[in-house]
Amino acid sequence: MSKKPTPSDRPVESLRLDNQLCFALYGAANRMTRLYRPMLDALGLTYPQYLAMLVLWEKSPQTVGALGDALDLDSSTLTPLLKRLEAGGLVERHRDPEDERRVIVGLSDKGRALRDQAEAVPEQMICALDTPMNELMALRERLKILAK
Amino acid sequence: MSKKPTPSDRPVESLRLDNQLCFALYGAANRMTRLYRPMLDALGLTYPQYLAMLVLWEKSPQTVGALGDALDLDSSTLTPLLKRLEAGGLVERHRDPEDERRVIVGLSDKGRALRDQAEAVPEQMICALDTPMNELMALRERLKILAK
DNA sequence: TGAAAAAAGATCGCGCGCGATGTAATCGAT
DNA sequence: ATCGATTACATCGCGCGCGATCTTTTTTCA
Repeated sequence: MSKKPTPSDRPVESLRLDNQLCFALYGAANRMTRLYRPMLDALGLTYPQYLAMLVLWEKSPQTVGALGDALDLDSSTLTPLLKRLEAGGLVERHRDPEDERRVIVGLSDKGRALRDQAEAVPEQMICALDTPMNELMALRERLKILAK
Repeated sequence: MSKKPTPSDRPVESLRLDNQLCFALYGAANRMTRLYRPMLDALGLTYPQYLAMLVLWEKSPQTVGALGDALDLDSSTLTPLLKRLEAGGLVERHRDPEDERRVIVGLSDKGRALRDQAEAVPEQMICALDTPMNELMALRERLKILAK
């Protein structure tokens, strides 16, 4: 009765397979953050802060909620992040007089000015990734499929 | 000289484009973690802990360094994570007598037993993702391209 | 109109990721 | 054999993500 190939002895293919997709996504996201870091350090931004600034550079006064919808993050993540951006002088936060529950976040002059420097980032990233553009775009499209 | 369309007025297409890929990756990774959470809660694991267990279920005694290579994480992340797994009774950690610098991590009986429950996770995930299998595999392959 | 429900943020706690640094063990070249 | 370099983990600090909970304001509707 010894040496029977119980489930505990197999590699368990289902676990290995699943492994691949979540692994790949997890690893790719971590690596992306690491790739961005040196460039963003030069701007004084973290990766999530950069993403928030991207949203604000497209449309400047926005509520915390709207930013959260765009970034798929909730206030427990955004509020501290925005406070740090405010402490760095990049954004301004104040309650909406129309509805005191809302907080409106807008770019400061410094925040707007930072965009000029940020424009160099995408090209540097594409260069650092060293992957054909069409490959990157195909990947992006497939990732959107997961975007519940 | 007013109303000249300076860079500060354009949407800045390069920023928008870049936006898409890093956004997509960032969002997909976050959503994946959220999707796994309820299933992993039932196992008493976090998502990174689950990934570490996947590696250990494939090969049990391993050094911290080998786990780090597999997960692309360093000891500053892994050591605390492994200590938590140890506190939960899922793994055992001890110095390698052959080389006292190394720490060997192995599954406990409880850790090995957990694999039986974990085997249900991949199928649940595929179901929860509600995306064709070939789509998921294509995505996985493309993500590997980014794997430095 | 007045009380309950809903909405919008803020706060708290925990577990990552990771850069920077520290410590102990091993290796290497003299 | 010794001493400097390297290796393998550990520790620390900070900034997320997010579930849970709280506060304040607005909305709903009986």
